[in-house]
Amino acid sequence: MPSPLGDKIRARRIQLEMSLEDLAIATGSSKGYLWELENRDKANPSADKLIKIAAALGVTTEFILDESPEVEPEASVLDEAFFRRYKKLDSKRKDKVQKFLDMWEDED
Amino acid sequence: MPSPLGDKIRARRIQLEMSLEDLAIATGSSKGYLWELENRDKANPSADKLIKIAAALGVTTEFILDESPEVEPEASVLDEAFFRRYKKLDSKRKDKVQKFLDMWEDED
DNA sequence: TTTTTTTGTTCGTTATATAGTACCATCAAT
DNA sequence: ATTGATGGTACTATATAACGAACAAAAAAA
Repeated sequence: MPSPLGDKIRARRIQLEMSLEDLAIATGSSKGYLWELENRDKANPSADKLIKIAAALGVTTEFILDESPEVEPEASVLDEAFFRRYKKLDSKRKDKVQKFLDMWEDED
Repeated sequence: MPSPLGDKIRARRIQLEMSLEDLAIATGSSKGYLWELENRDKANPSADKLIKIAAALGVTTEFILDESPEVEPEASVLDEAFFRRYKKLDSKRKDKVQKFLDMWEDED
């Protein structure tokens, strides 16, 4: 009896071709616990774990917490997650990223 | 030493003119615990509590969890402009950009 | 003022989130 | 076939989220 929260974590993890151990390392958790989150019906992680898992999976915490069982994060959700990371970059790195966009937009 | 999470909860609660007990009732928690969330420096509520508190306060969980300091408006405008361009990229190029973020975030 | 009610604070206890270890299964390489 | 990785499952121990009840401040009523 997996929870929608667990289904989303597993689906996204597999989509990124990560093992439980990969995710455990990326999020500073034990893989045993991550397995429980994905497969046990009472999944109730702490804010701290939630934030780290969402970051490692490149999705928003909102997406993971949402009760509706859509396992495929719609593109907009992924974009928002990216944007939150982007905003934290220093300006030099932001410029680097923008250079890529300039280049790509010139291609077509 | 209140956490940003605690500050947001308290600010919003007072804005709605709710007492700790009001919020405790609305969210099915003890007011003692809610006080800890607002005033203790290590605030780490569970997903369950998070969802209920956000609902009672009429905000998103994302808002409560977001720890990033508010950015100055001038920069945010530029970021939004970038984001509009980013969203138009195909997924392969989006992945490429994200790889850079992965790398940079690992550096520090 | 004095009393009563409301709101906030503290703390010992309990429930449970999470780590840690060890156990199975699969598969690749020897 | 056997060994050694690798990924998943299960179980026990421990740290801590969360409660409940009592105490303190403040506010409001009297």
